[in-house]
Parts: sequence; structure tokens; C-alpha cells
Amino acid sequence: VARRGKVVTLYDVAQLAGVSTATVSRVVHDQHRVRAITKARVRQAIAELGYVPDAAAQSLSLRRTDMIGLVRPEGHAVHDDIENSNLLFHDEVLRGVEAHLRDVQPHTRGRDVSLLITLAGATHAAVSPRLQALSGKVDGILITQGFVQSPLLERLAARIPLVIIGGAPSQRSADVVTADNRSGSAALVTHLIRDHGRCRLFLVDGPPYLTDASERRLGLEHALRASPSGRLVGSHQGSFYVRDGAAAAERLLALYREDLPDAVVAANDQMAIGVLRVLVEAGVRVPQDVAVVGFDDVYLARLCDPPLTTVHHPGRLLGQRACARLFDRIADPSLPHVAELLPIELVLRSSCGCPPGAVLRQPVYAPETAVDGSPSHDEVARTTTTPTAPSRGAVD
Amino acid sequence: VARRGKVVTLYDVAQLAGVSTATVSRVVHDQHRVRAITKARVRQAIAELGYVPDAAAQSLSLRRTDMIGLVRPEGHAVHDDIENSNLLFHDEVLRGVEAHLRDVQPHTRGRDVSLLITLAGATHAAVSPRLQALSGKVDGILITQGFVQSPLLERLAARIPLVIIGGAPSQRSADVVTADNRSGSAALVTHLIRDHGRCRLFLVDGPPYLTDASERRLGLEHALRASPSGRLVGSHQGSFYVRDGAAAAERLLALYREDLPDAVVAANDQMAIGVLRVLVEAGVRVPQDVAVVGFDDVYLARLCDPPLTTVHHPGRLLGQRACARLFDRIADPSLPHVAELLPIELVLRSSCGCPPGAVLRQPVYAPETAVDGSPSHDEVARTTTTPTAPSRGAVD
DNA sequence: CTGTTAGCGCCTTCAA
DNA sequence: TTGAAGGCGCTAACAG
Repeated sequence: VARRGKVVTLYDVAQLAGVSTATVSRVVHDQHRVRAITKARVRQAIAELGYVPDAAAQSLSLRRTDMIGLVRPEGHAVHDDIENSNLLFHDEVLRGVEAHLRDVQPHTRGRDVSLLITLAGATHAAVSPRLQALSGKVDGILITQGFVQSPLLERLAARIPLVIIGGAPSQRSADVVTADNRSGSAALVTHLIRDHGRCRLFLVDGPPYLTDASERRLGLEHALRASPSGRLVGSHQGSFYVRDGAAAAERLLALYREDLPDAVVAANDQMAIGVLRVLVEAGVRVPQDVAVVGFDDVYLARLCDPPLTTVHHPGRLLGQRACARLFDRIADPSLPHVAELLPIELVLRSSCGCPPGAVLRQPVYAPETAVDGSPSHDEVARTTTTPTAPSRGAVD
Repeated sequence: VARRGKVVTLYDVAQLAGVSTATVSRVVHDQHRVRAITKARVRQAIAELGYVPDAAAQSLSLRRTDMIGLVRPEGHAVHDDIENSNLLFHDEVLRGVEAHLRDVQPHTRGRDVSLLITLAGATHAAVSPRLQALSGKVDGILITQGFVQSPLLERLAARIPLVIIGGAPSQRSADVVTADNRSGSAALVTHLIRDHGRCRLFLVDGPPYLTDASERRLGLEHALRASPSGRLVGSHQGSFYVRDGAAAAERLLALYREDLPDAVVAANDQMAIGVLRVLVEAGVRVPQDVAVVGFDDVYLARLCDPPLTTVHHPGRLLGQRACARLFDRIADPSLPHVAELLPIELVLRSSCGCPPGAVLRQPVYAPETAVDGSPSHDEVARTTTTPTAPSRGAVD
């Protein structure tokens, strides 16, 4: 990476137009205290020279970069696993951030904010310096929970506006925007038990270090406590991949061959799909013999056979809201940290036992299905989000 | 967006360590002319203060930003059209760029390059200033052909390293990295005619302003010229959406009800899928009555019924190669502009008449299937790309 | 309305 | 091996 050559500066423009640099600067920023004739002359000079302001110099002077950073995981290039599990989620988040940026552009009078994407390294040793460096480049940071240690995030959040997407709602040292995984999971399990009488459940759990996974498990446990007829007959720990679901199903068949549980609850759709495949291959009928449900509502969920009942995880909306909150915090860093819980939606297709063909999308509003009993959960401010019109449309 | 507060600077570190700022700078950049003991003291001070260099100041001084810009289209939030047509393509390109960045990171000794994402506005009036501004922020720009006027790109390319992804290989005023759409299309059509005896073709064309679309049409025309038995019985102009394919199929049925063509060649998979749906609903058997082929190899293509024969459009690889070339050009801006044509792969599933179940992936190397006759095409340097190992794997 | 000027934080040549 | 000092391009008081 070599240095850029000499470029046109404010001085060049000022000289050509026969004014001072201050005046040029004023024209560039469309300030009013400039005579029309002067302005025209400067504009002319700018056009003639093809002048473009140097962003670095502007940032240095303004102490503001007009950039926000988005940290993405490095792709593993695992291509055999339904388009890479959570990569799709990050693409959705990115879309949401972009959507917010787009919606906000018209009101920023040319001060467009752009997005600086940084790849989080695979190892902790690699990610820490990279995030440090990032904090020197941007006005604020958006980061998805799960691949960066929490203490590091706290340190960062102390020095720069930072919003965590999808973390634990109990996180108090930074802003959090997350989906209400717990309520969604509870609602789904309750649906299985109450509406379908599926009481003996098998859980395909997610990785313990991912808050989304543990929240979903907590939701299930809550629903179980609330419906005494329901109980967990077993579980399998996976890592959100299809193969984990397949492994879980194989273990399930080995252990309970003659006495299958009523339903398998997977912590995400990919694993549910793995379960589905193995079960179907083994001649088990879904949902007649055993129901299977997932979480996330990835695109493939609707194309499964049978179509997968799941919970919609609003990646795009998360991106939008997180971005909005980040701007708020940048505007006023003294704001108290809050957690924003986005409502979640049950997507009832037929793998749970609902009639095939009919798809029911049933919103789960956080306040209505609030899960109590967990201190860390009670502390958070449950924000019932009112998404902007375009965002809402984009998520449907 | 407010100003950042006072932060720790080089001076603070220098003062605490009892050295000059020059020395601190040397330590930060790990230069050798510093006594070990001094270095240690400075490091200590840096850690104590939590010093992070200000990227803007560095850029200003170094005249280099260590950022490259990627221009993405603003999402239309059209959600009813198979995950938004070409958005997926741009996600793939982004992945490719990220992959290259990741592969390159280990060799940059901490000078990581990051990615600045800019949304191209919908109107030309909006995009031009935004690209101008972008050029003041980054060391180089990556842009996908199709949503920005060519003259604007030429002007930009004259002032900053710029690589166009997916444009016309004949573009001479900037670097171009593009897939060999023409050869791919020719190979596919030739396959229909020679291997399946499908001679009477109906074309569902793409938008005229998109080079990809016109290249594909040219490939078809070339194949037709080379195989006298083949001919075009009609065509329909679409815009790459599923609904365009559906409309085309309806017109097809209306016009040729009793005398269907042998095959429908769609300029992309989305339109092919639209064709497929309408045809199947109308009771037309595919591929028995009429074959249908697409282009791009989107994820859904393999899930169609029948699975869609298509041509793999290597979005990820395009991103990787474009990024690699951009770095080359940044390193040496005096390089001559070249066009790099990436080979393309036929993906023979069953909608063309190939036996169901078997999927044949057949590489189409540019030099072997070179399409002549078009001056603009002959001029380009056909680069037979040798992708890096990880990239290749990522695309399979 | 317009010009002068002093930084913004860092890098680097030139001396010491 | 280290320090002093000028400059990167732009902005924003403060004068005029």
C-alpha cells in the first residue's frame, strides 16, 4: 500500500478562486455567510480542479469520522452447511444497518455516515488489537455477541460508543439490542405442550457460550415450569450446525427407539433440519410420530419437508435498531446503558403438528409473555419497539 | 453526531514515559532504533494510558488510509422476490472481498486494511457526490457494474484506484474483473442444442443496461450462429425478477400454446424459476415438453422441481480477485488497465433434460470457448485465473 | 462578508 | 539512540 500522490487541496482552490481557504471551506460546507458571487467563483474553481476534501484532515480537525464500525466474524468458508449457519444472520444484520443508514441519509445534509467493516480474527489474541485499532477509526462500534469476550467489550464500551447486538439483556456495561429469545422459546414450547399435547420433549441445545442459545434454553425451562405436564426427557449439546442436529437425532433414535419423545426442540433451524433429515431417513414420521421445531426462521425453513415451525429471529431489525441506538449514544455519550428487547414472532408451519399449508405468524410481545424468576432478566428495561415503517415492511 | 471527547495522545504517552513523541511513534511502529529499556518504558506507558493511535491523524500524515471502499446498491427491501434477486450476489461479492482481506491480513504486519461500505443512492444525482466523497476517504474503490453510469466511473478511475466488478470486459479506462458470461451462456446454449437437440429457443432477456445481461445474450447468439440447427423463436425482456420470468412464461403460453419452443433460456435463475412455476402450473412438463435453464446458480436453483440447470456465477471469487487487483493497483497506480475474465462453470441438473439426480459441474475455460467476432471482446486480455487455494474451496 | 491563524494527532527528516 | 520541529489538509474562532 503506497502513498497517494499529490492531490488538490483547499489551498489550490483558494488560490485559483482568489480567496482564502476559510472561504472555500465555507462554500464547501454550504454556509450562508458568503456572497453569492464569491460562492460561484469558488464553486467554479472546485469544479475546475476536481477538488475533493480529504476525509482524514476533516476528521482530524472535526474530531469526528462520520464512520461507524461493524465487526463481522471471519467466514470459515464452510460451504456444506446450509450456507454457513450464522453467516446469513450477519448478512441480515448488515442489511438492517444499511437500511438504517439509508433512511437516515436524507437528514444528514451531506454528512453521510459510512460503515467500516472489520473482521474479527479467529483467536482472542488477534481480535483484541484489531478492535483497539477500530476504536481509533470510527465514531462508534456495532458488534454481534458471541465471538468476542465480554471483558474486552466492556473495556471498549468505556472508551467509545458501542452497541452489542444479540447479547444478554442483562449486560449493563454497554447498550444491547437483542431479540427476545427467551420469550420466543417459551412461547414455542408452550405451543407444543398446550396446543398439541406434546409433553415429552428432547432438546438439541446450542453452544453454552452463546447467549442466544442459553436464553432459548431458559425459555424452554420456563415454559416447562409453567406447564406441569411437560418435561424434558433428554438433550444433546450442539454447535448450531446441521450435523449437530443429525448427531442428536441419531442419539435420540439409539436411546429412545421404542419410546420416542413427543417433540424435538432445536436451538436453531440448522440443527432442526439435521434432526428432520435423520428422522425421516429412519422412517420416523414428522410430525405424526415426533414433532420438530427450530429457531431463527432461516430461508430454508419454509422449504423443508415438512415445513419447519420456528421462531422468527429478526436479524435485519436488530441491525436497524442497534444502528439507531448507536447514533443516539454518539450524539449523547452520557446516556445510561439500556437493553432493548425486540419482540419475536412464532412461525407456525407444519412440523409441529399444525395443519399443513396454513402458516400462522404469531407475534410474541415481550411484555405479555415476560419470563420472570431470573434476576438478571428482571433488571432490563423491556423496550417495546416501534419500528419505523420501512423497517417493519422489510422484515415481514 | 457530536465530537469525540479528549482522548489520549502520543504526547500524553511521551510525557508519562519521559521521552519524545518521536520515540513513542517508533515504539508503536516497532522500529528497531530504540533501546530495549526505553521501549519497555514506553510500552508500559501506552498500556497504562490505554493509548490508541488516531487513525485520522495517521492518515493525514502518511497520506494513506488503509481502507478500501466497496459500493453496494441500496436494498429495495423487496422481500417477495426470492431474497431479493441480486442482493444475494452482492453478499457473495462482499464475502469474497472479506476472504481476500482475511487471507492478506497475516502479511500486513498490523497494517490491516479495512472495508468501507458506501451505499450508492438510487438516483444518479445522489450517487455521484457520494462516490466523490468516498474517493476522499479510501485508498481504492471496488464497485459492481450496473448501477452507476460509466462516465462517472471513468472520471473516478482517473483519480483513484478503482476496480469494476462484473462490467464489460471491453471497458478500458479502469480495471475490470468479471465472469465470462458470454462463454458460459454460449456453452449452455450449445449444450441444449447439441446434447439435447433442443433447437427452438425462447429467450427471457435481462435489462439492456446491465452488461451481464447483454453478454449473456451475445453468448446465446454466438452459439446459435455456431449451430445452424438452433434458432430463436421469440424473446421477452425482463428485469431479473421472478415475476418477469412468470410474465414471460405466460406470454409464451399465449403465443405458442400448441407449438411450444424446445427450451426457454433465461438470463438469470430468478427468471428461470418464474418460468418454471408458470409452466408447471399450466401443466407443461419440464424438461419433457420444454427445457428451462437459468444463469447464476443461486442457492434455490438446486431446490427447484426439477432442479435447475444453470451456469455458476462466481460472486465470491469475483470479490476476491477484484480485491487482489485493487491492491496491486494501489501498490502501483501506473499499471495498465486490464480486464480479468473468470472462468465459469456449467451446472447441469435436470431441467435441461439431463438425467435427474446426477449433477454435472463442467468448467468452461474462457480460452477454450472463446467467442470471437466481437471486436470489443477480442481486445481484452483473457486472464486464466489461478485462484488461491482457499478461495477455490470457498466457491465450490 | 472575508482573511488570519492556531491547532487537530501523528510521522519523519535532520541534528545532536 | 533520541529529540526538535515542520508539515499533512482542514476547520473554527477571532479579527477586520
